[in-house]
Amino acid sequence: MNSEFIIAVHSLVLLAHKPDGMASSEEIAANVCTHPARVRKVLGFLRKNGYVTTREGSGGGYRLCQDPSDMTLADIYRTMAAGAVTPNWCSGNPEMDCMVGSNMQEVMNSVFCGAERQLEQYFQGITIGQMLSRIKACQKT
Amino acid sequence: MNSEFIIAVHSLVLLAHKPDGMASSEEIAANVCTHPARVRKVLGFLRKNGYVTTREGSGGGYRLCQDPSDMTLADIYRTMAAGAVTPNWCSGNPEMDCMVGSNMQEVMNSVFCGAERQLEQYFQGITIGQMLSRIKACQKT
DNA sequence: ACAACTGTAACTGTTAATATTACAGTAACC
DNA sequence: GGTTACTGTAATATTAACAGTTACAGTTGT
Repeated sequence: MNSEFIIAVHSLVLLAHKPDGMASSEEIAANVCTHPARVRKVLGFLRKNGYVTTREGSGGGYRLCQDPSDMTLADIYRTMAAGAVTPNWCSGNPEMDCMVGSNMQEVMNSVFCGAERQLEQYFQGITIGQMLSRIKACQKT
Repeated sequence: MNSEFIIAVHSLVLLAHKPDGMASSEEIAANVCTHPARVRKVLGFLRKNGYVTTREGSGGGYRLCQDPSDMTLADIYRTMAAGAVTPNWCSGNPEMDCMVGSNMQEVMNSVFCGAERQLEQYFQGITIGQMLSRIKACQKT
C-alpha cells in the first residue's frame, strides 16, 4: 500500500483528535514521523478533494472540514492510492500465438479489478472517527 | 501486488492447459515474458509447497501435481505474496508522548490485517481451473 | 561423454519511493 | 511596513526494491 494513504489517514485522525481541530505541517510531520514537505503535499491533495481546509501565513495550518464519522478509508483510498493492489508488472502478451499467453493480461486484469472492489468495500466500513475510537481503546489497555 | 504471484499463477494456468501437463522453465518464461531463472525461482517455491513436481536433467521440467480446480489463488497468494497489501512504511512511533502518534501503528496494523483477510477471501473463490476457463472464454470472443 | 535440464546465488541496471532543500507566496502581529 | 510563521510547489539527492542477467554446480536421459 501507498505510504501517502497512511500519511493521509494518520493526519486526518490527528486533526480529528485535536481539540481545536487544527495543526501545522510541522506538527503533523513530527507525529507521523516524516517531513513537513511530504505532509504538505499529501494534505494538498486532501484539500483539493474537500477533506481539509488550509490557511496560509502565520498561525496557519490544516483543519478538518468534514465530520470524521463521514470520512471513510475508502474515500481516502480512492483519492490517494487507487489501484494500489494491482501490479504494474504484466505477464503474457496479447500479440502472442498461445491462447494462455495472449489472454492472460485481460483475465488477470479482471481479477485485480475485483480485488480492488473488494478492498474498497472493506475500507468503506471504516471511518476516521472509528480509527480515533480504536486508538483511544488502545490507550486504555 | 508482487509480480511473483503473477508468474506463479500464469505458470500454473499454462501447465493446466498443456495436454501433457508439462513444460520447461524456458518455455514458461517465453509465455510469461520473463527470464527462465526467474521462473525457476518461482516454481521452486511452488514445488516446496506441493503444487508442482520437477524433474531435473534432460527432458525435465515442471508438472502440476494437484487438480487445477483445487488450487485457489488464495493458496498461491499465501505462498508467494502474503502481506502484499500491508505497507512496509510505518507512521507514528510507540515511544511517542501523543496518544494518536503512539498507537497509530497498532491500529493501522489491525486495519491491514483485516484487509489481508478480505483479499484472501476473495482469492479463495478463484481457482486455477477457473482462470483457464476465463481464458478460453476470452479466446472465443 | 554429452546435451538438456533444474537449483541457486551473485551481480547489474532501472525504476520507484522517500527524504531533503529551496524559495516564492500569503497572512498575522507588532 | 517589516518581521515572523506558515503553505504551495518544484527540484534534487538518496535510498531501497525489483526485475533482468549471468554463471555454474548438480542431475538425468540418450
